[in-house]
Amino acid sequence: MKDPQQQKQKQPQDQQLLLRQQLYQTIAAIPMGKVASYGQLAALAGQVGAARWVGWCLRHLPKDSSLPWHRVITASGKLAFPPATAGYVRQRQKLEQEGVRLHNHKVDMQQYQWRP
DNA sequence: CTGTTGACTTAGG
DNA sequence: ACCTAAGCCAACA
Repeated sequence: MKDPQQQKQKQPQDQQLLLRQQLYQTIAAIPMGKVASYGQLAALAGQVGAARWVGWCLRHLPKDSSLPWHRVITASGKLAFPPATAGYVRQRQKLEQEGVRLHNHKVDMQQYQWRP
């Protein structure tokens, strides 16, 4: 017996949830002292070109999440937050705590970018 | 269903 | 090096 309605109802939600989980897993895999770009993580999670989606996920991340969100920066080596904002300060502090130094609001990607 | 939004990216000027 | 425009994707009104 075929129940198309049942089968196509449960698919999409599970798929989206799985994609988020995979993204979180990828972010959690970033080693300490290294950073990754949004687009890079999107590609590793199987969503090429979905850099903005990664940003959306991080923005909607639980406050008490243990994910190393601070290791996620833009492809140009700058933090996604504008300088002089709370988020910027928090992220910069966590990065420097791990040994990632910022030079004039930028990170040396050639040195710190994570290469799996 | 169409339009907007955003912790992005790339290509030109 | 900085700014702009267009492309990109998922979520939301």
